[in-house]
Amino acid sequence: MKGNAVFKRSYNQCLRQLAGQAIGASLPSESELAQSLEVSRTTVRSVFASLIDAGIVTVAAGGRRLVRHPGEADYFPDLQTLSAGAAVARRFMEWILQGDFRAGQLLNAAELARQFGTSTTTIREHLAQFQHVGLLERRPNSSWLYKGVTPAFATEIYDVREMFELRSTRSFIELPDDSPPWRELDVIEAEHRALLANIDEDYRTFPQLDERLHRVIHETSNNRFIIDFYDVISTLFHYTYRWNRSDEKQRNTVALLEHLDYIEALRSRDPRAIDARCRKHLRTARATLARSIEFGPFRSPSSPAGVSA
Amino acid sequence: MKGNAVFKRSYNQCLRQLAGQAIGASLPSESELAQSLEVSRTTVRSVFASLIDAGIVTVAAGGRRLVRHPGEADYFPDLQTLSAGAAVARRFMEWILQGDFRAGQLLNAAELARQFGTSTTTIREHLAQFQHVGLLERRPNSSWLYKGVTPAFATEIYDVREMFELRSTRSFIELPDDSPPWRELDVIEAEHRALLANIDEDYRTFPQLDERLHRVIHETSNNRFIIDFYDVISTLFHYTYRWNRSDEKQRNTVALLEHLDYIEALRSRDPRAIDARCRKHLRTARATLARSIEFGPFRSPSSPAGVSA
DNA sequence: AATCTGTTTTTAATGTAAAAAAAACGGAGC
DNA sequence: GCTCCGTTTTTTTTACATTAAAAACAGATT
Repeated sequence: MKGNAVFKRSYNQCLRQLAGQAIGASLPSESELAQSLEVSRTTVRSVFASLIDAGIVTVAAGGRRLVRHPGEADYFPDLQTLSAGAAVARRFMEWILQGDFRAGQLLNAAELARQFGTSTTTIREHLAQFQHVGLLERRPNSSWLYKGVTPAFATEIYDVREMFELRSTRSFIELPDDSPPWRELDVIEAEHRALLANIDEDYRTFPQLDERLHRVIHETSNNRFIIDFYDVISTLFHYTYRWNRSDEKQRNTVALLEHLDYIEALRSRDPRAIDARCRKHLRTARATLARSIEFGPFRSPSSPAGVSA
Repeated sequence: MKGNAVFKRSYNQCLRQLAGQAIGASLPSESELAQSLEVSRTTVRSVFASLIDAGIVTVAAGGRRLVRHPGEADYFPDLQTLSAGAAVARRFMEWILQGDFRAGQLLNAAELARQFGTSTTTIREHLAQFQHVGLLERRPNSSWLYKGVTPAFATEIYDVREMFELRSTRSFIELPDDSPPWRELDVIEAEHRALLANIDEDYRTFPQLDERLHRVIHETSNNRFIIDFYDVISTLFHYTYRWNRSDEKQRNTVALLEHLDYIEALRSRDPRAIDARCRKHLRTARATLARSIEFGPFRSPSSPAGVSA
């Protein structure tokens, strides 16, 4: 009735840790591991029990010891390490990504539950979050309306993003040079230069760096609404990034250079310069999203999913 | 298993309509009434059935006819006309209002379900919306954290509100004089003047007028995020308004005058003037909220509700 | 005293079932 | 053709049950 995703995720994490240990090494205590995995000791205990069952660990005098290194087959599939709720959110975004829904389409919970292999309760509870992302509208005693990733959506989200990011830079430049966010900015800048030097191989790692830069700026706003909104943006980009892979290396290089300019402006602490560079970068990013939308999702060859219209 | 709040609400609405009719008047058709009450014909049918049961209506040749006027006792209590979900949201806000929760307190679903007289499913689904309002934080596999209506909260919400409202005025002044929002503004202004003339008796109706003015402005932004955020503000104010009733008439009069200045600035279409008046008004409103928070909720004489800490 | 682990108690996650409401169907009357 | 209304089918809402995970408790060992 309740998935055991927490257990499976912890089990996998534990296997990864053991993979790096020597045979015979002794394992950490239950509470220690619970803390490092950020789960309860109850979960750690079931993980240990399973590890012993699988013959990976024995309990000898003086504690548990590693018997053999885990193989590929010992891990749980990644898909099972998501809670039912998280899985629903992911699959919903992936359906959008693949163009399985059309803007204006009505979605019904029972059908989605069947398609996603969960219960309507889970669907209802977790689809609600996409109301705040602006992708769904719920009408009482009726179905959900999918509003679509449309050009209007891009405009609205970017208008707010620009307001929020410009505002955040203001609090950012108020902070002293040795505050954690500025330290983080130093690191981020260094990673930008490293990535630029290796752009041919590593250009695909850009999105993570992008996320880190913008997040560190937004977080200095100390405003829960601004930070929550960045979470929305971040989720959205995580998924839409894959829509348009043309010129990926080229686009990432441009963005990297814009980031460096933007960082330079931040260091100057000159609001005018910051606004200019920030706006310029966001304009580029907005255009990229707009083109992705135009380009559209990878329409799957199969017909649109069996969801009533 | 499912409350019949829709039915009860419709039944009451129908009674109100009948109260104004003459005995013997014929009722509208099922589909007609369904449309005007914005419910399904299925619900209308059960309403009609109950009306006949209650002896308020008979079915004669040529349609249903009113037999007697409904009395007070015929109506369902207002409280029962809210869906379980809406009731949870309302009671939650009222508990906050009464100071039953302290900032930083952990809330647990089972306990709240008992207190509110519903199931945990309903609690979980509807408490989620207060995450978006910034009042709750949910930690996976654990309880909810009530973050409190604190001075920080007021600052954060007003910072965003100001950005959004200033931005919205820009789209507002782009619209032609005869567009619906400007027409609505004319009406709102007239009502302001009417209320000012009658301030001694009617000062309590100010919040509705406030809501209408700010909403018509926000809505011209055509931005779902801005409009959603105004919904949050609006909900919050609806409840916090009652925290501090001192100087109510005085404060409302000041706000009315500020509104009129603000409207005048909008008519001038001069961005500088608009910003000044808008900022001034929002500063006043912000200070009012800040004072309400300081003043605090009406601490109920009973101990804080039985929710685990 | 502090940490470790075995056991018990609570609580959150989530599937299932039943009632309410919506939607669809279909015939009758105009 | 169109509206009206009785019936049937779907779908949403919500309570409840069950399992996973967390938290609390308690004895043991260092």
